[in-house]
Parts: sequence; C-alpha cells; structure tokens
Amino acid sequence: MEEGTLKSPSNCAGTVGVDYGDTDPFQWDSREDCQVRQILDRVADKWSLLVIALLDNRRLRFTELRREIDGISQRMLTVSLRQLERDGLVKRTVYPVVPPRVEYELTPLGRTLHTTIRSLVTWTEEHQGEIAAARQAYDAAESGRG
Amino acid sequence: MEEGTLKSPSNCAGTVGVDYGDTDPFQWDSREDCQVRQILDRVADKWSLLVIALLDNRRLRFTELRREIDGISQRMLTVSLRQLERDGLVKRTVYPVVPPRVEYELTPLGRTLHTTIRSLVTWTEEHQGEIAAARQAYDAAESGRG
DNA sequence: CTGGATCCGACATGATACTG
DNA sequence: CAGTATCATGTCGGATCCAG
Repeated sequence: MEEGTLKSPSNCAGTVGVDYGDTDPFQWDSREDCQVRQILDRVADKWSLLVIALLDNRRLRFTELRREIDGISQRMLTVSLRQLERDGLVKRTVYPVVPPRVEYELTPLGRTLHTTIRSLVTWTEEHQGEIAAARQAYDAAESGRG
Repeated sequence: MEEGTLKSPSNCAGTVGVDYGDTDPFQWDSREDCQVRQILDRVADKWSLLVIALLDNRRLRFTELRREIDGISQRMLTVSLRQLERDGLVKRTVYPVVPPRVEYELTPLGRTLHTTIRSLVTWTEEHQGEIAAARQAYDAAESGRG
C-alpha cells in the first residue's frame, strides 16, 4: 500500500539548513519538526487542494466529487480522500444502505484550512492574467535569444 | 525539455464539471480558463512553495537558496526557479562577474503570492500537532480493524 | 559559481478488472 | 455506488558530466 508511511526520508535528514543568525523567519523547517515539510506537501497537493476547495460547506458523495474534479481518476480520488481523512481534514460518513452511499465533508480543522486554500485559489484567479502575460513575455524573449 | 508546454491535456478537456445551478462557488475551474488548474499546480508545487517562502524580501544567490532548501537538488532548484521566473514571480539578476553571481528575488507579483503562501505555511505550523494527533488516531483505529 | 544536458531509476498516477 | 487490487507507464527528480 502506498500509505503515508514516509516516502521521502531525505526530507527529515537535515531538512532545511536555515541559519540567519538572529532573524529566522523560517525556523519551521529546521526546528519544530520536519513534519511541516511533509504536511505542506500533502496539503498543497494538486488533488487535495481541489477536494478541500470543493468541500466548502457541503457534503458530497464520492461520485459527485469525482464529477466535479474532472480529470481525477477514481484511484487518486480515493487515495486523496483517505489521506485527508487520516489527517483529520475530511470526515467520511458511510450509510449502510444499498447501493452504498458515502459522503464527505470538511472537519472543523479542515474548514480552517479551507479558508487558506481558498485564498490561494482566489489569488490564482486574480492573477492568472498577469502570469499568462509574464509567460508570453518570457517566451518571446527566450525565442528571441534563441 | 520538461518545459511548461502542457503536460496534462486532460486538465483542459472538461476541466471541472461544476454545476451548482445558481450558486457556483467554483466557477473558476470550468469557466475563466482551465489555466487556474495549471497555475495552482505550479504555485502549490513543493519546491516553488519553499522558494517563494524563503524569498521573503531578500535577494538570495543560487547556492544560498540551495543551502536553505536542504534536500533540493541542483536540477530541481534550477527548474523551479526558471518556472517561477517565467511566471513573473521571481526576478533573476545576473552579475557579469567571475565567478558568476546570480541573485533571485520576488517580483511585486511574487510578493503578493508570498503573503498567501506564508499563510499556508503558518497554518501548517499551527496545526501540525492536530494533524499528527489525527493520524495517530486514524492509524490506531485502522490497525484495530486490522 | 551557476547552470545546461543527459541518463536512468523510483514513485505517482492512470487504466483496468473485480468485489460488496 | 464506492471502493480495492493489480498492472502498466510517464513523469519527476537525483546523479553525473560538462560549459561559461
């Protein structure tokens, strides 16, 4: 199983050698625990991001989520949901009926993250134009230089 | 080359089939442009996240960045920086000296993103304990059900 | 020092088939 | 419907060599 055992050992070896002397705005990576690196990676994951974004304050069924996040495979949706559930961000409710009915919703913890993620999404919405422009400019200059 | 051409064609096919009827909190993925999906993936990237986080309001050299983001390979740092530069988030300054000296800093656009990313990092810092606890609980219950 | 190019393995992800 | 298991593979990312 590709559980959340620990895939990247190198993440915790020396983690990040931040050493500002006094002002250390990013002590999180070297001290605290390298956990932050790992959690960031999980939370900033492509699919997790979308799942959390979609579960605003609604309960969605598996298939509903799958339809909304067009392009996600059943497998990845399952895996993502499992991870989010394990991290206490998403609550999974199974109704013992036939056919099966499973609903997903954000936990209180997940809702606090939703806010942050939402702001990331909003940022992207607002600045996609600038980014597109920057890319064009970059690519133009690039092809110009050969 | 693994440029930012377009790796996931499926991303833009139907993108996300959001269809709430009236209240559509996530129109971004289906309308606007699927760009959002792609940009989100880029800015939420593991290394990009850390790079932007580290370039708070300082200029860092290539090697400095590499040292701070312990665990990143030269290749990925280069790739990440190129992408960020192309997206207009990071400014690259080359000093025509020998040995070469290259410094990186956030652009104004990058600085706006920094704020958002910083809040994501902060969230992770603040809630890593809860997540760890949730994982323990989950794993315990899991092994219990065996 | 800063990178570009290449090679290659590992892991993540998709596709498919099967189950309760 | 909601997964699980298995297999195939594409991509990411590390290691290495080379160049300005």
